[in-house]
Formats: sequence, C-alpha cells, structure tokens
Amino acid sequence: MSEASDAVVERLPGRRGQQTRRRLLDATSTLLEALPYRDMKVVDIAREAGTSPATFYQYFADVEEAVLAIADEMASAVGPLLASLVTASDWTEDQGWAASLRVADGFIAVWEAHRSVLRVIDLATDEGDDRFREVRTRLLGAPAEAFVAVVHRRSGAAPFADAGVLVSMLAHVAAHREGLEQWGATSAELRQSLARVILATVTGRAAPD
Amino acid sequence: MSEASDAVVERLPGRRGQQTRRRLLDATSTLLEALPYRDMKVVDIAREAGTSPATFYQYFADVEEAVLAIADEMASAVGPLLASLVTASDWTEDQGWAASLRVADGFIAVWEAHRSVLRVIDLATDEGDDRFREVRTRLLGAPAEAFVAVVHRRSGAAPFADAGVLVSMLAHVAAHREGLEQWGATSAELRQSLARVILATVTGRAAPD
Amino acid sequence: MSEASDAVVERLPGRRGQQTRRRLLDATSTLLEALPYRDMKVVDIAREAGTSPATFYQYFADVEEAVLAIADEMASAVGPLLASLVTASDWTEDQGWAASLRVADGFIAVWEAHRSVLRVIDLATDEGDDRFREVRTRLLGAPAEAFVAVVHRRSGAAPFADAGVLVSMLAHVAAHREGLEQWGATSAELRQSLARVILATVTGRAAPD
Amino acid sequence: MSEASDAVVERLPGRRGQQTRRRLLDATSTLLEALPYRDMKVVDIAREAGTSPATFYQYFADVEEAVLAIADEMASAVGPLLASLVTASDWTEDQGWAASLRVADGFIAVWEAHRSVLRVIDLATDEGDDRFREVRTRLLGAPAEAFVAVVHRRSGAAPFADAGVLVSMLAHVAAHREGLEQWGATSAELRQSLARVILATVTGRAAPD
DNA sequence: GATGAATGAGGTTTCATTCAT
DNA sequence: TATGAATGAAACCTCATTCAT
Repeated sequence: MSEASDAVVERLPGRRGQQTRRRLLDATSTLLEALPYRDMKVVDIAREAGTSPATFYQYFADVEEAVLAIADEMASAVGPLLASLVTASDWTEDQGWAASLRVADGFIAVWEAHRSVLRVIDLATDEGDDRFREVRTRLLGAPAEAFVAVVHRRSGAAPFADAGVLVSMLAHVAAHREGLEQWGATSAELRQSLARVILATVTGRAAPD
Repeated sequence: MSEASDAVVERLPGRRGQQTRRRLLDATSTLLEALPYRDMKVVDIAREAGTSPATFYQYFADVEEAVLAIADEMASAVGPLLASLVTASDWTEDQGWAASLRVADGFIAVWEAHRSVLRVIDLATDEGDDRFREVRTRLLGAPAEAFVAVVHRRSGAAPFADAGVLVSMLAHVAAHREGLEQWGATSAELRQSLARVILATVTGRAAPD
Repeated sequence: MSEASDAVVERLPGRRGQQTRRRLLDATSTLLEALPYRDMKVVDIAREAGTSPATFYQYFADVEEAVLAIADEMASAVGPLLASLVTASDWTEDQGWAASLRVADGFIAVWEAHRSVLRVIDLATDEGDDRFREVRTRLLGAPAEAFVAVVHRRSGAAPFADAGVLVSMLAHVAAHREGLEQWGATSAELRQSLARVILATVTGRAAPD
Repeated sequence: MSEASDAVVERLPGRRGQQTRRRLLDATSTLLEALPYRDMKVVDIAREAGTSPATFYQYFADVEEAVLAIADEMASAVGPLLASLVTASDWTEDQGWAASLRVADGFIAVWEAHRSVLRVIDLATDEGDDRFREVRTRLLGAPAEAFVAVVHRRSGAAPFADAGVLVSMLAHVAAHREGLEQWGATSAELRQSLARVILATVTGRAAPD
C-alpha cells in the first residue's frame, strides 16, 4: 500500500529511518536530563533508544551532533517566542508593569521547560564551540533585538548594552532560580525584582507600589 | 630533643613536596585556560608541570580535586573583595552613582582575571557537584549578602531577591562581556547599564544624566 | 515470520560470539597450566586467544570470571563422576577392595586431568571467594555425600566426619601425588594406601593381603 | 652510655635495625591474616610497621622474602614438634589409641595457630616456588619421617606411601576443619575419624569401641 | 536499515623501586 | 638508619568506531 506514495517522499531516510532518528533524539534528550553532557556515551544513547551504537552512527557523526539537533529544534521554537513576549507587549503607561512581569515569567517558564539543553548550549558555547554559539545567538538574539527596538524609545538609553544586560540577567536568574530560592528569595519576589529592572530599563519608570 | 618541634611540622609534605604541588596547580591553571575542563587529562597536567602522572596522584586524587583547589584559593581571595566593593561604599545621595560604577567595574575586572576558573565553577555546580557548589556559594554569597545589607534600607525592597538578581546579572554580564561587545554594546555602555540597574535596585534612585 | 523463533534465541550471543567466548576460555585454560593464577593478565589471555583485550571484556568482567566459568564447567562434569564411583560400587564382602581401588584411582585420574583448575578453586576458596567456594562445594560435596550414604551402614561410624576425612585425604593426596612420589612413595603403593583407608573407613574391614 | 658495649655486638644490622626488621615481620604476619597473600603491598606492610617502603627494602628484597622468613621461623619450631608427637608416643597395645588422638589434636592445634602462613606455604609451593617447597618439606617431612619409622613395624605396610597419606590427610583436614564442621561433622567426630585412620595405618589395629 | 562483534587507541591508576637527604 | 619524593612500567578498562552480515 505504500509503494506508490513512497516514491514521492522517499528521498532522505524513509519513514522507518525517520522513526529511528527520532528515537535516538528522544533518548539523547532523556539522558541529557540525567547526565552531565560529557558523560553521555554513544552506547548509552543507543541502549536508551533500543538500538545499537552502529545504528546511531547512521544518523549522527557523534553525540554532539545529536545534541546540537535537539538544541536547534528548541531554539527555533523558543527564540521567536521570547521575542514576541517583548515585541507584542504594550510598554506605555500603565501597561508596562504587566508587560514586564510577562517577560519575566516567560523566561522563567522557558528555562523550566528546557533546563538541560539550555545548560549544554551555554557550556558548549563557553568552551568555544561555534555551532552551539550560533544556536545560542539565535535563541537569545531574538529577545535581545526585541528589547533593542523598544528600549530605543527611552531617552539616554544605550540600547544594545541595556538589552544585553536585560537578557543576561533574565537568562541567568531563570537558570539559577532554584539556587536563589534556596538562598532566601521567594519565587514571587524574584519575578518582581526582575520585572522592576525590566520596567526601569525599558521605560525609565519605577514599578507601581 | 626533636620530638616536640617535629610533632608540629612533620605531618605536612616538606618544602620540596609543596613546590611540586604548586607546580601541578599552576599547570592545571594554565591548561584550564586552553582546554575545556572535561578534556584535561592527568597526563597533560603532569607534562605541563614537568613531572609524571604518578607524581600527580601523590597530591591529588583526580583532576577535579586539583581544579577544586584552585577554585578554592580564588574564591577565598575574590569573595571578600567583591563584598567589600558593596559594603565599603557610600550609597547615599550623590555618592551612589560612583559606588555603582565601582561595583560594576569590580565584577568585570574579576571575571577578566579569572574567567576560566569561574567558568568551571559554574559548569561543575550546574552538573550537580556539591564541592564546587560550596565554592560558588562562598564566592557569590559574599557580595550577595553585602547587597542584602544595603538594599534593606530601600522601601518596598525584597532584599534577597533583589540582591540575587543583581549578583546574577553582574556575574553573567561579566562572564559574557566579550560576546555582548561583539553583538554591539560597547564596554563603556555596559558598565553604565549595569550601574544604572545597581543604583536603581539598591537606592531606588535613577542615574544622573 | 521470525518473531516467534527469534524470541527464543535472540538474547544469547550468536554463533560467532560463542566461538570467541570458547576461544577465550580455552586460552584461559591453557595459561592456567603455565602460570600462577594471580599472574594471568587479560592481555595474555587475549593474545593466546588471538584477540584483543577489548574483546575479552565483552565476554568477561575480569580474569576471575573466566576462570570461574572453567571451574564451573569442570565441576559439573566431575562432581557427579566422583560421586558415582562411590555410589555405583558394591561395598559388600569381597567386592569392597576393588571398589576402594576404583575410588582411589578415580580421584587420582581426575586430579591428573584438571590439576590447574582444581588448584585455583582451592586457592580462591581459601582466600574467601564465595563463588569459588560454591563450585568447590558442588565438586567435593558430591562424592562426600555419596560416602555419607554408604558409611552409614558401618556400626560406630560418624558419617559426616568419616566422609569428610576421606574426601580431604583423597583430594590432597591426589593433588600432591607427584611430591609424594619424589619423596619415596610409589604410585602403586599410594593407591593401595588410599584404598586401605577407604575400605577400613567405609566397611570397617581390613584389606586382603 | 652505649658506645662501649656497642662495639662488641655491632656486626650485622645493629639493635635498632633488628627492631625495625622485627616490626616489619610482625606487620607482615598481621597482614597475612587479613589479606590474600598476593594482595599484600610493600606500602601496606611499611605503613602497618610504622615505617616507609624505602625502609622495607633495606631488609627484604620483596614481600615474598619477608613472608618466607616468617614461614621459615614457623617451620623450624613446628616441624620438630609434629615429629615428636609421633616419635615420642607409645604405639603398642592400649596406648595406641591415645597416641593417635594426640597426633590428630596436635595437627589441628598447629593449623589453628598458624593458618595463614601455612596457607601461603601451600600456595607458593603449588605455584612452583622452590624456596617455599623447601620450607614445606622441612615442616611436613619431619612428621612424615617419624611415621615412616613407626609404620615400618607393621606387616604389609608401604611405609612411605602410608606416611605420606597420613600426613596429607592430617594437613588437609586440619586446614579445612572449619568447612567440614559447617558441612556437618563435629569437632569431636573429626578427631576421632582421624585417629581411627592413624591407628589403623600405623598399627593395623581398629579403634576401641 | 539494522546490528552483532571486534578492536585501536588512549587515559587512568597502581606499585615496586630508587635516590638524595 | 630512615624516609620523603619521584617515577618507569604495566595493567586496567572503556569507548568510539568500523565491518560484515
């Protein structure tokens, strides 16, 4: 029943192959949450995916390539999302505070959902891997540029520096939320502290009492 | 006749041993700047230090232990320094802006000087290593608590959250200064953006024009 | 079409793997006869088997595991054999002496054929290895219990002690036959001395002149 | 205060050296009871003796040499003792049974007291070490020759074979007494079973009821 | 497409052993 | 005499990676 239709789609690995590839990526994701990136062995991924190492090599050149694929998927979905939080908001007058909170919440939620991949992207970038740097740029560049656009309106602003500082802060706080809470900050306070900095930086105004 | 004096010194490695240990630590430091942490092999450290792997194992159980020693030394020196930047400043009136700039500069300078160790501390902590987490806490906890003390005076503040957000921001921006500059922010703008957030968070006041 | 049959066989290593495993076991056996157990290196076994150390580790966790497999095979074959020498004999009247000689000869022959494995079993057991103790128990327990059964008939017997003493004696003399002969006992005399003790212990009767 | 007297005794390692040597031998003995022979490291012995490895090498070429020294001391004391049990006994008539029991008890007691050294002697001999074989011969040869002398009187005896079998049996049962008891034989039964064999072999007579 | 099997290559780690003090 | 310190040499063991099926 599939012979005919196959002929059309068949370039690149066929459906079975695609499934295997998917299983491998999912296995990689799963392990990423349990293990330090550098401890992930091809054997483990293969076992987790229910295949053999040899099969892994039919789809990826090495572990990094698989992880990169995951990171890439994530960045493509998340970058625009983060940007839209900034862009789609109304930063004038009394809407600004709500917008700031929304942005803070958005970053926190994204890091909550993708902590392990995000960590690897940071790590690999810091270690000088350019493929990951590119992903990171796509991911954080999106909201950063969105900030540039809106900050621009504030007088006395240095748009790139301000936007960069905001995104750095948001990313780092979101990544270490748990630690900060253990240290003494509550979840509610954190989002407010973030929002306060966002609002002040974007609009120059202080938060409402 | 020697019993008494011996008892005091005898347990520690003698001078020669101390020198070797030092050489190994220095070699570790050096390599840390050139290589991803996880790629550092005992063999390499030993060679760099001009000894053999066997000798390395007389002083450290593994690479991590050597790196930890370095991180520890650094944290002991740098933590108090960062704290003093905050504590020793006058945050009242027209001195606040200068204080904010000094803090921003301080963080940037510290990261400039110890980038590679700081990176490893982050990485290892993120991967769940508790010994590094302890170091990290000593390092960032010092300025964080200093911020808590001064932020406390501001009305409507959430001292722990505010302090945590500040330190996160400073650490992350300092760590990624280079990237931010390549992206479009100048060095001068970055310190001003940081200082603006610091001043607003600590005192509630805006920066002077 | 293959689901059903696969399920049965699939878990075990295929024929090729079985062959390799066999080659490794044979190599282990061979070396066991030439080297002290503790001096057997994985490298040597692998070389003797015509493979690499890495291959060895696909089949055994360490040298001990390979040796244990050999010991196990041997014990499964030899234990019942020794037991049958005792059980299948007629110990009444004039058949007893022939039976005793047969048992003595059996032990000597078994030790002749498996000297090196038997030595390792003893050594490892003495050093407290429980897996080898279990093998040893299977091996010597079989004839020992056979003796218990027949000794039982003798009046004034202490079946377990008598059987234990007999098996100990047989195992030790068989293991050191060569040394005893160098010292002055002939092969023919030894089997007779053993047989004399066996007959007396099992039946209470003395050997015929 | 010691200058004068020293001059007389000083050849060979002086008193201090002798003490150190003794400490090393004692440490070796101690470890021998806790560890498989092949796992004894020079470092461990040195630490146990409260010195350094370098010191060990001033007295022994390797671990084996130290163990050999211990084995040698033991054999010199124990060999004659075992022989005297046989030689000094009265094997005639009604004294024979008591003599047999005394011999059995003697072997058991000796193995109880020196189990670990005796085990090493066996092991090393089996592995072909001639220095240990020599010790073993001194140790077991003594009682064996004593048996030869007394067995000689029995008609139809094969003195060397009989003696060899007796000593083998005694040594092996004594060495594995614990195992045999766990298996079901009581201590009291074992000495009687042994004595029965001894008496029958030496005198041709059966034990009294 | 999938995978059992094999292995080169390389880092880890442990010790026995030797000096210089 | 005693010993801190250093190290050569060996095994260990693990993986990434490749074929042949």
